[in-house]
Amino acid sequence: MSRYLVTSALPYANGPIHFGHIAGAYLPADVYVRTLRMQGEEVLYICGADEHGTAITVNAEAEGIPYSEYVARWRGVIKDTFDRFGIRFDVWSGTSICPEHPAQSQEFFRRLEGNGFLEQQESEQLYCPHDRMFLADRYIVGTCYLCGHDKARGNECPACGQELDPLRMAVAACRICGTRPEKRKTRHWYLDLAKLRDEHIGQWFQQHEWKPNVTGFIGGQLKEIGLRPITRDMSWGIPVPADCAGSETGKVLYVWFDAPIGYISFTQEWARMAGKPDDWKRWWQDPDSRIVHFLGKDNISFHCLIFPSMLYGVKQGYQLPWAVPANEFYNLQGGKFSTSEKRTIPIEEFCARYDTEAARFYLLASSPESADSDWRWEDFQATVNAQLADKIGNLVTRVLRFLEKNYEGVIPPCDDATAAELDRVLFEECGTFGDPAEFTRRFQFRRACEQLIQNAVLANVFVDRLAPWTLRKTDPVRAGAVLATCCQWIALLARWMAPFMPAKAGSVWEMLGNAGRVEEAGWPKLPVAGAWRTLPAGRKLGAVGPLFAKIEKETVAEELAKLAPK
RNA sequence: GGCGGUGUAGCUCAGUCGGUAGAGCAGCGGCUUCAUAAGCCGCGUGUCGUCGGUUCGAGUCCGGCCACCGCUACCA
Repeated sequence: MSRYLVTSALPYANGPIHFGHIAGAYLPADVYVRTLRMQGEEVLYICGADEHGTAITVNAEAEGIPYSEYVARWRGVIKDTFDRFGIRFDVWSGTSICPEHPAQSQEFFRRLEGNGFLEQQESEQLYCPHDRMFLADRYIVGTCYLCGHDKARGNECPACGQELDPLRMAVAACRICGTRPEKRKTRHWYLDLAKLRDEHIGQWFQQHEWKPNVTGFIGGQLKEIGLRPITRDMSWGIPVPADCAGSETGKVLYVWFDAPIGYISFTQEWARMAGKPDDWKRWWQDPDSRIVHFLGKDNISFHCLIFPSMLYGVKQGYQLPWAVPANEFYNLQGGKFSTSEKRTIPIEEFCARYDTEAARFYLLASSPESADSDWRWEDFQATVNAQLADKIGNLVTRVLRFLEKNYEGVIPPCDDATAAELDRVLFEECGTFGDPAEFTRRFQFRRACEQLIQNAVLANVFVDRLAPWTLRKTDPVRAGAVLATCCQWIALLARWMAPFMPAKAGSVWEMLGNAGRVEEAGWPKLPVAGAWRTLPAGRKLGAVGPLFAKIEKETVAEELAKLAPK
């Protein structure tokens, strides 16, 4: 048994999250965590909001509210979305509210400096006298000195696609207020990534096994990597520790630097709340811990290169990531999700109209594991109707309703000889089945979904072969044994379903008359003939009802119409 | 420009160590009626983007090219 520390990329508290985020970094992690838990592993699932940075201050000021209020609102909205979709963290915090976070971030800065991995350098940057801040490149508009386009961003020209140096732009303005910025000198700290690479991280990266999209991406970056600034002139953030700052004032840690440290400080917060404040060390510094970071491809370099460099650089025995299941991007109907352009699926509206558990399944079944993929309404409909409702839902109702009508809603007995015979049919003649967790553990969620459905199909084949509706007329006891066998299989199915669709699995579990929660039944061993039945004969079934509502063609058409460009 | 990803049956995608191409959905045909008009069975020759190379043999390795998508670091 290992110990798994699972994280999902910290969502930036600057807006709502959409299905792309859920499919990429959160839902797979939730399913992974639930599966490992049912298998008896020790697991901790950490997340929280990323709450510093310029974008937040600019937007909060535009709204005229305090930064803390602004981030609190989005922290709440985002958490609400997770709750609605059944994504459950052991701790949900935020980088601006976690009590442990400032000290922990400063500790990293201090140790990195002490170990010689930081450098100070002076540079010229553009400063807006009106907004009284240094401007990030993206907050500068000006004329591209390469092609003459007059609305070029400081970092890149949208017209010619070239990278730009904002200091060279002849005509430049602050994108926030329009004022012409001035050049000012400022001093900052930089993380020496090349040194960290040469000392350990380069070798570590090459020895580690990664998904193909990770290997290719980082391989190139490793060669070019150099100094990366980790401080910034602003007030919203974690201050550079006083004992390191010297004469410098008004410097905070760059948001990308403090954000991943949040994984650690949130773990410390969790440990304190759990009444064992030192327990976080076991999760982060014990070689038996396996750290798993779920994220989208935009975060690959941070989690495979920069954060590992930081973890190594402090030299405090931190474990480096064990696995980084990085997903590609998830799009909407062939185009990007875009809240501002209303190319999105509003979460609240969606939840009022559709089944979030069905959405979980579809998001997993279409997840962007090896390439960008899409939410397509027609596919959502097909998956819900043909796979969930017809294959799983219908299996449950066809068996349980039969028992209600003809066997007084009680699981009939099945003697050992009959059980042995039926097992032979089930395991040898009805097709293949498998353990979805085998795929989940390898981060292959699409395949795990397929396996789940395949396991339900097996039971449908079994029912068809034995045809209890015919058998009942000549041999009702044997027909009962067939149906009892189906119930046993459905009980397995409920447990297999639990990580993917926890509420639906719970419903099935109750329909079978089980007390307690399905998660607590644990993950089933792969069934083998003669040793897999768990339900007692004579068990009274619960109320039987449809599991999944089908989605009408007209509904799909309406949704597609909403996305059509106006 | 640089880097990365993808390009396989109508659609969505699998193809581990190179050995005569697979699944699901849709479609067509049949069986069945317990069930949410559900279930089961049968039917798949597609230049594996393109050109060339390595090899006895390549979708699977190497190189050129084309198409689509993404990233390009002070953005979080």
